Amino acid sequence: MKIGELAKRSGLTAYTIRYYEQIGLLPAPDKDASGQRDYDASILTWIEFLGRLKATGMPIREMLRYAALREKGSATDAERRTLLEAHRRKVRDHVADLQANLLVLDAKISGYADAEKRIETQHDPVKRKPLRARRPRTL
Amino acid sequence: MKIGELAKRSGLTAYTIRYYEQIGLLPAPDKDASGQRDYDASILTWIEFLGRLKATGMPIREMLRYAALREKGSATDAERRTLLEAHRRKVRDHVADLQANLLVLDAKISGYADAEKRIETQHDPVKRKPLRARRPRTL
DNA sequence: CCTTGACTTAGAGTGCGCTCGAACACCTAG
DNA sequence: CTAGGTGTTCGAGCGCACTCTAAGTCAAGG
Repeated sequence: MKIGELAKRSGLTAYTIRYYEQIGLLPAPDKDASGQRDYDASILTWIEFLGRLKATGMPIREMLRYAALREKGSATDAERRTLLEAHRRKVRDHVADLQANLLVLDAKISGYADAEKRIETQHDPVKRKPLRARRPRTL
Repeated sequence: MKIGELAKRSGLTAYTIRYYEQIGLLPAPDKDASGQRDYDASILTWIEFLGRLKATGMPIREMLRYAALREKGSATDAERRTLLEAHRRKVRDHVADLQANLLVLDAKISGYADAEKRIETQHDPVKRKPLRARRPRTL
């Protein structure tokens, strides 16, 4: 498969694929007679995994370390596992942090909701502003 | 309080505080006779809230929209609430995504653990096709 | 008085992760 | 034969969020 198709199938752009190859995140594929990259479908699995590392906030430098270990073969399995476990810990911590902040956000939003309610019922309870009628303004 | 103390108390650097003021994220404080910023302690509450927005991945541009609404007073409460609700939805989605990826990560780590076990118990290890050597660009 | 250290400004530099421009090569359809 | 589309390389540029430099001001302590 050529780079354009891999781009479509992987969700990366051709630019990004070449960039990843350049930095060593993707293995250099075989080239055809006219020098064009010819990818094996199996690369998609690796790209998908990289996507998960990225989605969980792993910086490229660390993915690179993982990629380098992977290229050295199964002798590095233990080290790779350690790396992933460390990453997992960070992700879990991050999730916990996000959840804590969500609670504060909930409280803040409730505060706005309460204030709104007070205003609605304060002077003119009959003529309520319908909650669904509001639209955000263009900024 | 001067900028140095605010930096210590808020956890931001003085550079960042000036930068935030410059872009409109922090209100311009009063200046003393010699032109130095004189902060009210109440700014800490705002900085802390900004920190939560940042920690939950809100880009500065959006914080700026919130800050602008805040400066306009309580007439913008409904809009601010809408903004925060939209953000909360994004954060929740992101957390769900992270958790899904954590499950995959768990599976991957278990895979390494299993492989390790197989080797330890002297069963045939998975034979991998060696990956080709390549020259990564230094990052 | 003089030094030290915290402050001021405008603007330049950094690190990350892409993203694109330029100029050229190659294949396929009309 | 030629135009269009896809590919190639190298290096520059971009958007974000800071981070720091340079050159200067100012107040307090020794």
